[in-house]
Amino acid sequence: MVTTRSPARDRLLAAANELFYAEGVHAVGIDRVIERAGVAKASLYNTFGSKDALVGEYLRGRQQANRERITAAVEAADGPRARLLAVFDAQAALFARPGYRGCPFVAASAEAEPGGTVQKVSDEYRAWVRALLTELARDAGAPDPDALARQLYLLYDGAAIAVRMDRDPSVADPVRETAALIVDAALRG
Amino acid sequence: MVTTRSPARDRLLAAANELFYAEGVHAVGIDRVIERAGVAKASLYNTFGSKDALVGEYLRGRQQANRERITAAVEAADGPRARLLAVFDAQAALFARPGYRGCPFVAASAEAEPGGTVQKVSDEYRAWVRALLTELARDAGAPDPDALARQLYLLYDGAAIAVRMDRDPSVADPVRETAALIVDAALRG
DNA sequence: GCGACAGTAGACAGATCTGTCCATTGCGTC
DNA sequence: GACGCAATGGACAGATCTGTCTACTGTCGC
Repeated sequence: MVTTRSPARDRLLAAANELFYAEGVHAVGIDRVIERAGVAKASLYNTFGSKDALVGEYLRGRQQANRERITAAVEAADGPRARLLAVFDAQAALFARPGYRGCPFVAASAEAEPGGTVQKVSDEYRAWVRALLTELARDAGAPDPDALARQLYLLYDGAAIAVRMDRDPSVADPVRETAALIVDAALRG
Repeated sequence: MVTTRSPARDRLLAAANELFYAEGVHAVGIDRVIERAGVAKASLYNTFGSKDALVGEYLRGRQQANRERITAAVEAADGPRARLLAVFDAQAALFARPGYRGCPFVAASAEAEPGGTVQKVSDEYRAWVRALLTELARDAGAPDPDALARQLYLLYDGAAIAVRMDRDPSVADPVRETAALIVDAALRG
């Protein structure tokens, strides 16, 4: 066994990633997913066990990709202030991608029941972002890193919603300006 | 006819308002709505014609209520700067209500198909809020009222999402602080 | 009393969804 | 060539959802 890497699983995840994100978790049935993946229904249930588990893996994949994207942007930035703002640069780059439709966790949560898999994975991601912002705020010398992180997170959320609801990715520029304004006000005071 | 005011219609709207908001449009079936309203299924279809139309009326009611709440807060405020910030006071008051679960338009849009009734009503509401913020920004003497309105709208959206996703209404305070920061920076420059 | 009418209760049709099951097929390993 | 195993294709069960339709009932103006 040279790690066959089960292409069925990969194709299912790719199909779920595209369809669930573009049309919503509820609106896309299992049949659509397996058709797009070119896979039998039994393969889906053998691999993941349930639709809910597939949704969870889809969101975990999104989370992982987002973390890597943001981390890379932060590490590429020079200096503590730039590292803090790099989170918004990463977000702006995301907005510019064709087919971006807002935060997948917000979208999935709107359809999910409280306490379920979706909420769990979403909470994980949100806690990670917030902890990262807090850490970067502390590194930048903010007097109250928690408060600054919270303000920046409001902006981060607002940007994702604006893109989704208004279907207008041009919001990225005001976002970065506002982020800089908030950061500089916190570092000054 | 002394305007019987068809109580069936009112009870249906009240039931839809509670259930759709608390659990989501997709998750709540027609049967749940008519059961809560204490009304026959035929009454629903005679009155509204379809579930989609009922959802539209539910959102229109939310829109109307929000407009009135915000308008009242703005009119009660003294001076142009306070009027601009009053929008966020109204939002904070909303957050403090028990059972608040974030913006109903964001929630409904996440489940709806593009171009449908939900998107239409949501777009109406968002355009109204943005126009209001722009007008208030102009009255306050902002050099670029559009830009200030856009920044404030980012904050407004972020606050609604944070409350929904983190289930934490205490975000209202940072929101108001940040709003004041943004407004003062714009009026100063 | 009576007709008009709004509303009720619930069966029913038709679609769609998740999840199960089974017989079959293709492929790599010995 | 034979075996094991993952994957296939599709029928099927069972639930649920929207929307229709019929027969019945209570009320109000005349």
